[in-house]
Amino acid sequence: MQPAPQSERPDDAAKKAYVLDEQIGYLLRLVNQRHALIFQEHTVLDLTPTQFSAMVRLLDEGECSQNELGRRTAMDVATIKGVVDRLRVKGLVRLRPDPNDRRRTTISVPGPHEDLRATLHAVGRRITRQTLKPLTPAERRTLLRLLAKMV
Amino acid sequence: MQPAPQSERPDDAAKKAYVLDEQIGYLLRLVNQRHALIFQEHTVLDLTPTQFSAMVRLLDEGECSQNELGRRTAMDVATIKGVVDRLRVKGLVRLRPDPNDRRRTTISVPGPHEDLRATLHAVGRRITRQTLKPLTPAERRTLLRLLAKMV
DNA sequence: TCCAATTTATTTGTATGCTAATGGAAGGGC
DNA sequence: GCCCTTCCATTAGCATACAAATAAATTGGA
Repeated sequence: MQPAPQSERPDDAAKKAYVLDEQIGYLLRLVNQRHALIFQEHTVLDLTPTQFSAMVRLLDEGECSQNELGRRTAMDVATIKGVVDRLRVKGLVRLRPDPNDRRRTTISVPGPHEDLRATLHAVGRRITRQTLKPLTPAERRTLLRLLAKMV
Repeated sequence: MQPAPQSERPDDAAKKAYVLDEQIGYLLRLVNQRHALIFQEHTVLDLTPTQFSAMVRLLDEGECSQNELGRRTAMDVATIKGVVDRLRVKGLVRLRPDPNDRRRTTISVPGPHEDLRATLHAVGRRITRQTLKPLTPAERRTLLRLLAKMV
């Protein structure tokens, strides 16, 4: 009965319609969902994305305190604690008190690192490649550049 | 003491180094974190991003069953249930059994819609604008286009 | 040296977000 | 008309993620 409501609103010439599917936050959630699926298909040692990030940081940059690892991986202190706990249960990290600072717990990866490091890098490359598959090589570079600009 | 290890690896000419900060999954998490902060600063009615999406879908497309609302907002059945529960507690949605299908619960927004809808659209625009602020207008269009291509 | 501010780790509470399992209801094909 | 499949909603369990509060240890400045 009524005509389309937007034709009655005075701001129509100035504003485009608000379409949820075109909002950055909504799109980020959807792209994240797809990435999480791909990650799960390709991961090793049952690592989740955050666990994977923590392991890569430890292998690439060496052992550190729990809070420092949180900063290296952009995780809250409460979040990194849970991640480290689950890695410890899996036997992938070792915790020991810092002799120089009794507040700190040093997190390290036991055993030889090179094979594990190479494996994680290879898996990470595969996950990134699969996630970026819908884009052309030029688009991939553009997307990563623009995302990095927004952090 | 050892030379840089990458100079010993045979695949160095073919592969670039794996840098966590340049991986799509890691970047998506960081950008999401920033967006979540901005969202929290600007939101109304204490709506979270998913609650906001559900409300916008209901206001833009009308009432529907709980599972249907989940599909409209790309949420799992378990996730949309939690979201609807919290919206119900806030009094923002009403639940009633579907007389034609006893499996279904119809979710609707009580009261007049136009003001609430206009408010949510305005808030959503503000959040999107603030999130995309580091980019030029052309870059914003590009980013949204590439993200949409990846869903 | 001593006190205030900072840092570290932990805990609690809330909110996604997924898988998997369950039970009830509806629908389609025979 | 019956059965098999599908659909709907709920529940339990696991893993992020953040805020806020706490307690212990360290540090820096007066």
